Amino acid sequence: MDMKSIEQKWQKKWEKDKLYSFNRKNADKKFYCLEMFSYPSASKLHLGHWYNYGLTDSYARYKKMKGYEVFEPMGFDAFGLPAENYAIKTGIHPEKSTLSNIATMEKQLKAMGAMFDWNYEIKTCMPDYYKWTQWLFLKLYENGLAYRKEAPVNWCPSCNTVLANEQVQEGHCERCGTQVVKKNLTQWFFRITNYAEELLSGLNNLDWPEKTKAMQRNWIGKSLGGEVVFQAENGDEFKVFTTRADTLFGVSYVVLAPEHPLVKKLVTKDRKAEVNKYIEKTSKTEEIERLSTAREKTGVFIGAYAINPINGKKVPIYCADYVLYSYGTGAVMGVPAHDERDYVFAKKYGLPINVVIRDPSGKTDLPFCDDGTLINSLEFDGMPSEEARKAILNRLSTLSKGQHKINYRLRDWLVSRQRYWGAPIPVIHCEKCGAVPVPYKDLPVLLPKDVEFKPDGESPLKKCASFMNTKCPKCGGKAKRDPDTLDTFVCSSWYYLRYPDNKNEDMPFDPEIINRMLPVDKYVGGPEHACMHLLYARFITKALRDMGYLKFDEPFTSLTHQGIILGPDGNRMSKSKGNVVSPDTYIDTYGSDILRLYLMFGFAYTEGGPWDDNGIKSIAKFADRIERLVEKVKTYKRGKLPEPEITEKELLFSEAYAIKSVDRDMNAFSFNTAVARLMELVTAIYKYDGTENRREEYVVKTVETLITLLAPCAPHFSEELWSVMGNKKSVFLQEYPVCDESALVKQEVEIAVQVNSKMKGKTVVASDADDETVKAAALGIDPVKNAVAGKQIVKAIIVKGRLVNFIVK
RNA sequence: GCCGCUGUGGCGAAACAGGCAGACGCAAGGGACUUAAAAUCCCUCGGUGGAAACACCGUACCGGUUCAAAUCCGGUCAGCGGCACCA
Repeated sequence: MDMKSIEQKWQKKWEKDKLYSFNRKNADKKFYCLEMFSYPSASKLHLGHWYNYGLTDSYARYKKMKGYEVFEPMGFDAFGLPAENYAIKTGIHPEKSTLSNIATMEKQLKAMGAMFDWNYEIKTCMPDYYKWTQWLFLKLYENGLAYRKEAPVNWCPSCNTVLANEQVQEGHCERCGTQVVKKNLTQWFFRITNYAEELLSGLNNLDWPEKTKAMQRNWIGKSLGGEVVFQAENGDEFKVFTTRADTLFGVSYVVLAPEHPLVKKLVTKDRKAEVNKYIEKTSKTEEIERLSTAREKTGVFIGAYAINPINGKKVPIYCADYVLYSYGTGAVMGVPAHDERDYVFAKKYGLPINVVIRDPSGKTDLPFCDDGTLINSLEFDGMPSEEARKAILNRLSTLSKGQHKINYRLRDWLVSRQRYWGAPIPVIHCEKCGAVPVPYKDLPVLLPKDVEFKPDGESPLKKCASFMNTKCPKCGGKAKRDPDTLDTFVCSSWYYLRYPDNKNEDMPFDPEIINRMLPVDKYVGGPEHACMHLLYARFITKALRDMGYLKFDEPFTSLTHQGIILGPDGNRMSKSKGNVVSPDTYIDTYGSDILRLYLMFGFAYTEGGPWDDNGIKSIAKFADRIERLVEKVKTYKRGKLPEPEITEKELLFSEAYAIKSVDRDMNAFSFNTAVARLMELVTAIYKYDGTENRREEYVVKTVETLITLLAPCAPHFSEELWSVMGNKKSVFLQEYPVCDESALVKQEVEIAVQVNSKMKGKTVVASDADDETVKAAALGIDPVKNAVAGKQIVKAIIVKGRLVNFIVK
């Protein structure tokens, strides 16, 4: 079969017949199947796209045939750095390259033969989309969820922009790999931390991979503890956060982070020079070296002392860079006997080591960091750690010197970017009125096109006077626009809400429509977004829910991560490694359906693995085998089926088994086994067709079942076969075959026979045979006879239809 | 260091609920058809021993529960991914 021409033929026909158009009227039967939209890149679709989009499309087609009104949209995450960097290199405007890349990708995606309904396409870089991204920003601002503050932020000196915590990987920029430095900047943040608890607890009810949920839990990083108030001699108070209040009697010093404002206030005159030197040094070393956990702990005594509220003891105050200002209270208590870092620190600076927890195993090695029993802790002596944590915090609480406290590792989401190719932040800065949000009626704040975007550490927009200079919406005076653009993750945090109502000019989406269309029923994409996109999207959904726009709590009910197709050498495909495999040659040789089928059959979907084309030929052969069958069978007699004989019963069993298995496997993204079952069905049909008295009606019936089951996996090919069989309507309008359970009931079953739990052989019995009959049959075979000879059967375990196990002595 | 996942033939992988390990394929070997090749069809294919019937071993490793473990429990090792001075 000429795959190329049938692909084109059916794609045209499908488009003409609007076969895959989504009909919102049927939203009560909707199935929202979403693949993470793609970044428009200049290079052609690679195997990964095929694996993600092609196979998920097969899943969507399967759902369609199961009677759902499937919504499978596609769009482009079109803002972002690569287009801008490309522009810097070549001088080609990002809009131009992006739109042309999108055009190319659209063409290729269409050639894949997926069901995408392009009427619902979105491109995040278009004003009709980013207008609503800006709307989202303003709504968050209005509801206290967007705010501006000066803070030490992650700065990538190569990309010349700040990065969110999530975009920093092992201290390096996730985009370009450059070492990230700290910089103090005034930036916009989204208050994702408001939702920390719900983002955490909501995970429990999601049908998501455990791994991804664990990563989010980890990232949110809830820790139960307490705050303890220490008072300096001058009366200033500061809090420390601890999860080990039970060790409070063991405190021998406290530490403030170098950035902590009290450091400068409390430092004594004689220590000032040294402390300042230390602060300066750490702010520099931080930039270079603060990653290594093995790094030696350093710190400096600031000359002042603080009072431990539980026992009134005076302890020295240190300043040390192993305490992070951004976590907890930016201050910790030092308990060298029961914390590894504190132990190392105390040894180095000769601080006392007070043991206050006894190791239940009797050992006296230090530091001892597990729970134990309290000692040297006055009236708390003898308490187990867990109880003591509560008791001590309760005591502090009555003294107003502390309280129970929950801390999260999650930080607010920094969304300002000093880059050009993004959605402008819709805020105007007025000398009189401060930061003023752009009125809704003035949206979108258009991204100017004629801009010098060479990076120099400042936002490119800052140099565009026509953009920057504006009037304050409040007082009408001269004012400047915010020169930054939004993190592209803001664009992608809500796109799934726009798809079903993508042409709405009055609202980002009509809540009436969106509440019927969402949540997404199946979301498919890579696991690399676990702590970024997937977390942000959940946050935005919850925020919009609380503003009254949405009636659901989670955007993505069920999530599947596709595996990654590696290069033949087992490494991730990359141009630099020279191991990139293009799908094109396979499509030219075999056709897109064969490539799709091979990707289904050759890998476990969520695992992926190294590419190896050894088996693709066999898939082509498999298709030929089906084609030959159809060519032969198309003229066969059809119509009412004669009463089935034993051979027909076997055939019907194979058919029912295939239907049941393929149905279950497709639903579970277990494509490899689904294809295996189809292969078995083909073999069974061939076998039946080769029997002497085979009846044509049965062959036709099962071949049609086969084509229907195959259709989601090889859409063009199946459509062609379906029409060769003489059918006028599309196979995708065909109902999915229903398994006839009665055909699965066999007259006879083969059961395994064991003696003392060792396999001895097999025997065939009537499936409704009683236990005695089964035993007798099992004892009839030779290996069993031998094994049982001369021994006494103590017991026989019978699992109906499966096995019998004789226990002998 | 912490969290999560994975570990099954020469290879990709299956095993749905503790019940016949290796479905379905690839590769390999043998055969049929053919002047020959391709295509197609059939057979063998975890290991060891054996001519064979058959026996023993086998799901990373050690141990446990059970009539029965790839599957459940405890421990160890290896690989992958994530987090990492988070107090």
